[in-house]
Amino acid sequence: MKYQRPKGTADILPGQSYKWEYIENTARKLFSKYRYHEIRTPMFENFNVFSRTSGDTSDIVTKEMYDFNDKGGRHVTLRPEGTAGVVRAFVQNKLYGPDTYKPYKVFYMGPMFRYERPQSGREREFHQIGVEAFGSDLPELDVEVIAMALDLLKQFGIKHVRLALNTLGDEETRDAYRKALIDYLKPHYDELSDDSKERLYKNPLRVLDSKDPKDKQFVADAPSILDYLTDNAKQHFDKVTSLLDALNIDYDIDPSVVRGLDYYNHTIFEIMVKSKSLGKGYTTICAGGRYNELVKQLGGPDMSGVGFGLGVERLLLFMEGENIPFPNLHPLDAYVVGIGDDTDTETFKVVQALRDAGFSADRDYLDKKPRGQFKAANRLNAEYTLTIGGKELASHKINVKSMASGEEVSVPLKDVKDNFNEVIEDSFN
RNA sequence: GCGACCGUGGUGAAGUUGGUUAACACACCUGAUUGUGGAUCUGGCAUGCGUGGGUUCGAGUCCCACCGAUCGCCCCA
Repeated sequence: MKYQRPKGTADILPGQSYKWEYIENTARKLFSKYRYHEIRTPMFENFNVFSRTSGDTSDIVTKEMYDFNDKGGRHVTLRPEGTAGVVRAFVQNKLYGPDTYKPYKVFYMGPMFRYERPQSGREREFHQIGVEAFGSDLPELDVEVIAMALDLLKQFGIKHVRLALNTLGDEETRDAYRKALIDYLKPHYDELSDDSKERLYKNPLRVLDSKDPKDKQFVADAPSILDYLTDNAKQHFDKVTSLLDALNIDYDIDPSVVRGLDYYNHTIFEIMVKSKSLGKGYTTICAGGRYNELVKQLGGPDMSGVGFGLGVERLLLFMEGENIPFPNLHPLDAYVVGIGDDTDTETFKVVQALRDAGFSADRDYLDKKPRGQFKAANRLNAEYTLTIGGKELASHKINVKSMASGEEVSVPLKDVKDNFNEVIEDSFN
């Protein structure tokens, strides 16, 4: 093979792209109901946009970024996630100003890039659908975002999910907890995994979601951040949980949920599903939380945000694994068969008239014989096959055949062009 | 970054200790049926076995490198 697509990328072909279209359409419709509007930001940003916000020690920044110097010597990065770029745009365009209504609610969908080894549910170019809402510190907004994420999965026909919830509290909480965690883990330093040894001082919270059995034995009895919440942080979190209760949304409070990006605080959550298609155990397909420092970090005012990101490839893998059906968005209403060269023009006119009237219609472009044209109609799953031959042409008629029943009627050509719906109604219902 | 496994037509694949014409099936095209689909039968359909080297009289089969797929770990959506 001479040319192959780059490692970790995918060609999404028509046999698959209709599913993407369905997912994107469904998401758009839902976001509209919650009054979130689309924002489109560049696929690449200055390196600093991500390195500053995601955390200099995070794996995403240190080893997974597609960064390079452009011809002008600018250090740029293909975006590894959606939030930082949106926040940058929010700040640069002064959307925090009084001209915009708060909370300022946006959504995005598009490709993200991470230099990793591809495997199930993970590509180097992958896609996320996400939302961000700025300008409200109230826990009510956290709940809206969580409820909307769950609503979205519900729209896709996904029944059983696990909502894992945690809080990182405010700065004071985090400092106190960080200290407590280090104090707890320090005596076991030699017994920790190499990764965790390194993380202990840089970012001890990450030790909590280690899957290494060596670490897990200590994590189980580690102090819980919930015991270190300041009054404010606790109040915020309690409000979130009580609102979730009021909305009949099930959740598990899971202190091991810490998130891979450093900009979160207060509420964080992951929505997980269990499926053989995504390996054993639960896999996170959607995750998010509140970030109160990010806007300020990128040069904006002290304004908070909350959002989530949904992995489209993982969602798709899960839905396919669970045999959740995707609607056929592009059925073929009519295939027009022309018999004999002199019908060619009229055939084209009928096809265009039907398209003009809002039907999907197609015809032969390979000079096939009638039999071949019917085979094509059958293969394309046409609902109706219309036939024009010499006889029909002379009498200004056309044959209309229902492919499902095999029933065929002869009707005036004009009727088909002017009101195909009525022809179908009268002939087949 | 580490590990495992794999790479033959449009697809699913066979290919025996390396041996000369790369099975079989599906799909597709064609004809039986010069104006009618989903059934049956006719005939057709890989100048090449991911790419590049090497070993050999001879390589799809052995060796090396590279590229890519799949699946773990790490990490993450």
